[in-house]
Amino acid sequence: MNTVQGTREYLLKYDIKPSMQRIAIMDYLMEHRVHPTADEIYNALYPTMPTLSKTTIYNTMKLFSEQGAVKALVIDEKNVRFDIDTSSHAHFMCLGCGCVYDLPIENQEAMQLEGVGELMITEIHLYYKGYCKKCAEENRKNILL
Amino acid sequence: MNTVQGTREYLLKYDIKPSMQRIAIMDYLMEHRVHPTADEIYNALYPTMPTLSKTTIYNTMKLFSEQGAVKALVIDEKNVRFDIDTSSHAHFMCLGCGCVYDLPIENQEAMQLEGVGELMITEIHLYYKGYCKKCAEENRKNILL
DNA sequence: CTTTGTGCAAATTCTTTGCACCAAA
DNA sequence: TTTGGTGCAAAGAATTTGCACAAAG
Repeated sequence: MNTVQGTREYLLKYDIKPSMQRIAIMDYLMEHRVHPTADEIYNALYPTMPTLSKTTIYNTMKLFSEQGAVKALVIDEKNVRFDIDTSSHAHFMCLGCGCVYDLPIENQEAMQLEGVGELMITEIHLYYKGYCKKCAEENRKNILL
Repeated sequence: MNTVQGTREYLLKYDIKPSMQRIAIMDYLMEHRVHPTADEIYNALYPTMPTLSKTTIYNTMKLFSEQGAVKALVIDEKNVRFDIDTSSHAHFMCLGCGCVYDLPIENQEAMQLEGVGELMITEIHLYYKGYCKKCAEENRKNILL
């Protein structure tokens, strides 16, 4: 089956009416699992959809989040990122190039909190910051110069 | 010893020249461990320091972060928060009232990543979102109405 | 003096809102 | 024909920048 067909079904599963724009956006998220920002999604889709507006990206991401089809990622202080992988996993953000990777969580159960009966936990976020291999090497070079 | 005196020494420890503004801001952070935003710091200090500007808050927080005297907290998608507790601990943010609490980490060593030799990790952030006791109760009420 | 800190005003950037138009049921 | 989706233009909010003045050594 082609991607768009799978995307349509995925949207329906979350009670989201599959419009052209919504399919294109979700399709992009499914194929580019780099936790893009609204701006990155817009820039990627604009060439083939020149009538697309950023408002639609924001509207759509809000809808997707509310329906549980994507998760908003607050890591970067500049912009919110979006993740279609709604399963529990960690993230790594490179302070050099700004890219955000997925990381498997080793001890997932260790993250369960104890003694917080008072709190109603709905989301767990674990992320690491640092430098990816490439940026770490470039940093080293710059220091040597 | 009074707080301001301790604050001055704390700043010097991080190679930060203790100006009036910097002392006032650091002093506030030390006494109000609620991870305030720049705006909250400004509003708290403005009454007693009417010449204070938000630019100074931002300049100062940037300096403090660079010198390692505070940690920037990216949890809230609206604004960055600041934490003087630079030790490794988790945070909880209430989606109702927006408050951010500290949480002790149960299995701190469990957060160490394995198999990421390629990555240079400099920061670990763990946070939970949900509803605090008060907001959870109010939510329940609203649903019943 | 010379360096460093402060703060106003303006600029920038990300995101949201109001509103009109368009498309689908 | 009514509802919901799209997108322009403007508003809003958080943060940064340029610059001039003040303070400290």
